[in-house]
Amino acid sequence: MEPHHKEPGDPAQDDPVPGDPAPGPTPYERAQRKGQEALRRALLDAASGLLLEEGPGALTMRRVAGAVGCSTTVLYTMFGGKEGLADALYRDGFERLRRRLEAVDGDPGPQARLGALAHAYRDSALAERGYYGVMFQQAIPRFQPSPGSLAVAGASLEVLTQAVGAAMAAGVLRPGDPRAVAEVLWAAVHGAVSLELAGHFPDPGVALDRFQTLASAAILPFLPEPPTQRRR
Amino acid sequence: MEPHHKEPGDPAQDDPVPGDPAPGPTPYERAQRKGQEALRRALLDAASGLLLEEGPGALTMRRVAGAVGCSTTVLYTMFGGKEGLADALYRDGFERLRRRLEAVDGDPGPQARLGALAHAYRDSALAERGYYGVMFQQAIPRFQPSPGSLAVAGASLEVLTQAVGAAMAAGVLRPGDPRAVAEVLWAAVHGAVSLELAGHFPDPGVALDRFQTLASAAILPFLPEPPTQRRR
DNA sequence: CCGCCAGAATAACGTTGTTATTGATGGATC
DNA sequence: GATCCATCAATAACAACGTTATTCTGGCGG
Repeated sequence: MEPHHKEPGDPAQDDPVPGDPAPGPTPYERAQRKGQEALRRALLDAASGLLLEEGPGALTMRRVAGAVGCSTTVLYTMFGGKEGLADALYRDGFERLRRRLEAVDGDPGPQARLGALAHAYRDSALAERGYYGVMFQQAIPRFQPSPGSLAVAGASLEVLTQAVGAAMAAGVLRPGDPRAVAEVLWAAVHGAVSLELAGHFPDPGVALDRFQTLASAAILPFLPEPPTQRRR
Repeated sequence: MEPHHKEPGDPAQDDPVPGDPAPGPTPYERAQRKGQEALRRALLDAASGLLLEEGPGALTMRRVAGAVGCSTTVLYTMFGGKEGLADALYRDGFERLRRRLEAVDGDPGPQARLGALAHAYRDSALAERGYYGVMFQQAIPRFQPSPGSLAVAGASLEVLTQAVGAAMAAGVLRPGDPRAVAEVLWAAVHGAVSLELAGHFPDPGVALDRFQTLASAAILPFLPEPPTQRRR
């Protein structure tokens, strides 16, 4: 008796005819889904606008519904609740991050590209604080990303992983697991940005310095010819 | 006509007799304050229990008041609102962190002490997730720490700064600004812990590996005799 | 002993997420 | 083509939340 809201990768789990082979979605379903997808996009755009302009605190079911001119019932049939809406925004936020990272060109070589990706990460977080709050701080009280959304989030780091792989292929980094290196770099830039956004580096110059210092340090263990690596 | 709630370092800003010299708090006020301070401690303990056992979502004015057996009015006269309560918990959380960091002994030398402090930071975050949510994620929707509380938070890192200073004095680290080095180390361990708590490192072994790798890397730029430091 | 007042209990208000109820709309069936 | 039915949306309600206006109480000065 659970209110079955539409899930993206869940095609017709309750088909009306049990013995039907069900060869994909009916054209009717396809048309209907098109409309639903447009509606979904409109709802997500409205929520995104609220999130970017007024922050996560303004993300209210009534306000989102009012922004698109419908009732809150639509939000519940579409997303199943505020957690579902937050989950969609979570995915959307990592999608935005991925696009920003992909927009970084790798002209000046693999090493400079890693630095540029790091700065793109910081710029993204500073520019879209609302999304950052949904993605990393739990700005929506009861929300925690579903495992699938967590996987989507990790996939957004694929561009960083590939850049690390390219750097390894170019001999700029020592051969190894690109994913592991990318995760360490991610943690480094994320930590610096997180403390900056939390207000612990009020001076932007200081924040940038800490960011660059840490980002530069994070790749040191992966450079070739490790110079007198010490145990701690 | 703002509701003047009690602030810790604000002794009697509205003295009843304007022409009075007011040589400190009256004994009556002192006794009353003693009672108020005990009440404040009880309220904070109740809030802390809710926070640690059920998470920030259970931090409700009514629940906190119910846990100590009083009405919500007491919370408003004491803290001025939920933001004030969150601010007190914020300070309390950094106080707890400071105590945990001070509990690490520096027997095996300054360098091992830095590693032990890093692990203590991680252990603290993993053990008291509720406080971590209040301190770094904004788990309480409308709350943002006051400048004074931010300063208290930074002061909790003093133990790390002093450990860095000791390492510099011992020649383990290159001479420099201990505070800057401590902030970089803080950002490193915080980033790894933040991603772990967000669920991006589901395997605890992987999480520990990323943490150690990044923590070790973060001090590399500050070691003496920088080996072929490269620009990025 | 009376009057007074700081502070707490009670109950209310507005807002939030959520849902039960009702109403409309559009294809399926005879 | 008319009727039935299923699905979705609008309305309004409910519970819980933060907050506050109102009422009550308990201890002090006169």
